[in-house]
Amino acid sequence: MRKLSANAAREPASAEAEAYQYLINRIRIGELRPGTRLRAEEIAAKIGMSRMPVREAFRRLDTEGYVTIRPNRGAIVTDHTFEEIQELFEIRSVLEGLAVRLAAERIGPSEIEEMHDLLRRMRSGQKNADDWLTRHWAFHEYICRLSGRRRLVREIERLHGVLEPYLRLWFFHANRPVIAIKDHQELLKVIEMRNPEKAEVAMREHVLVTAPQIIRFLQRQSGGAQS
Amino acid sequence: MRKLSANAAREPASAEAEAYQYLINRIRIGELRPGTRLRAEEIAAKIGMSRMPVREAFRRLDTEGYVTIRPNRGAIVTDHTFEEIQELFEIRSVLEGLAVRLAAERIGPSEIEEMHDLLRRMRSGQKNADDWLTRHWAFHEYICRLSGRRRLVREIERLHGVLEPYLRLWFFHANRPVIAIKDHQELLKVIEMRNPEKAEVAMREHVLVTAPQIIRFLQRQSGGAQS
DNA sequence: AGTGAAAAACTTGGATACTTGTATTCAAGC
DNA sequence: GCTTGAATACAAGTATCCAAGTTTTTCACT
Repeated sequence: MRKLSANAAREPASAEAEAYQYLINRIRIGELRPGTRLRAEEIAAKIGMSRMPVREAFRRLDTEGYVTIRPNRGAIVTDHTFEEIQELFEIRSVLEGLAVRLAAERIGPSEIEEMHDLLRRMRSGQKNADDWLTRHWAFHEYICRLSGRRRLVREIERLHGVLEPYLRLWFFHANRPVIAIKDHQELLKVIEMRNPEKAEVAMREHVLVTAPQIIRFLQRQSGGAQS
Repeated sequence: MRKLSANAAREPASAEAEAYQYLINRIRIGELRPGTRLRAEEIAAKIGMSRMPVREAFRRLDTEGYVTIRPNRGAIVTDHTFEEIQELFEIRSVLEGLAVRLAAERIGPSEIEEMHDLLRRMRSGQKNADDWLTRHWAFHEYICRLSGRRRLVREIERLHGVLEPYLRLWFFHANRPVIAIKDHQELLKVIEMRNPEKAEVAMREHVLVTAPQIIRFLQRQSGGAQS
């Protein structure tokens, strides 16, 4: 019965994996805000398992940066300082820079066509923040994957995931897509040139331009106090 | 009684932390070789605790790249493919590049003096591989810290830790220090110029030169088969 | 009424018990 | 003699239980 439903909605391999997915989804979509306390027992009850796998999920989320475990005082959704957010953008910028540099050497006409396609889809999904973020990430992810570096993609994905809640808050509030589309078009124009160095520089700048804007926004949000 | 012994040999905050330290130390010094099976119960017995905290340590080590958890089949010390090792060097090169770029803007005469000091200590510890690796990392770590970016330093530290066993194998076998010292001297000469862009380029190259050498060495070791 | 200590209530961390899945062994068939 | 399959042994995953630490409440005293 179990094995026969291979085409059904994939059920998680383990309870720990289920808890991990449950939590990471809710953190990334912003349902669990930074600073929220995570009581293992409560979550375990909600998804029908014991505390143990939830705790293990906490541990993984902690090392990935989504959650902060305070010894003997439980876990909270990580509330990053502005400095940390700045750093995360800086790190992402060099890693995505590396990814395009490697990608630029490998792309052909079909890959360029696909990138244009993803950009078009981005443009058409300007209505709500969720759609836009999904398509925006699809564009970036596609480019990163072209580098052919699995590990690198994984690291970038992780960083992006941690930043996503903040990006979402910003997009939801400021509705930036129009200008952002232009920025991506220019980026793509450089990538098309297939010049690794130029592509790298362009990507770095592209990733970094949003950082100060988001941080300023978050600072205003919190009244200038700590994030 | 517990709180009073603050100056005594720091005992780990939790059993999980102890298990983590125990494992990471043994992996990094090469006592636990890639591919070694890690039985939770066995390790738990050895350091006097139950399986649970050990399992949690596995989880953390897995996301950090030291250990690989295979569902229902236990944990092993990660046996990285050559491609992964290449990637790890590439990632480290851009991150350390970012670190020196930021550091170059902040250093003064005293920091430069300290770097020369660390380099001198490196030179004097050429006898055994352990010492050399420790001092080599001290040099790199000092530069990274000058960037003033905590998170960045943490990520670089992690990558370095994962690569350390392979670096150790290589050093132990090939005894490269003499040429490596020269390479570091040249790197330092560029950093002294306090030109962020040049420092970044130099560091990137510096980190990347060792990658193909180590990989070729590992390939010979394993008879050209997979790592 | 406000402050502070003590205790109760709650939460986390760790150990043990139990269930489920994987590896090994041995026998039967090809 | 090698492959295949069932039985058994073993290890991993999860649940429950107990101990230790933290937060909150209560109550006495200033």
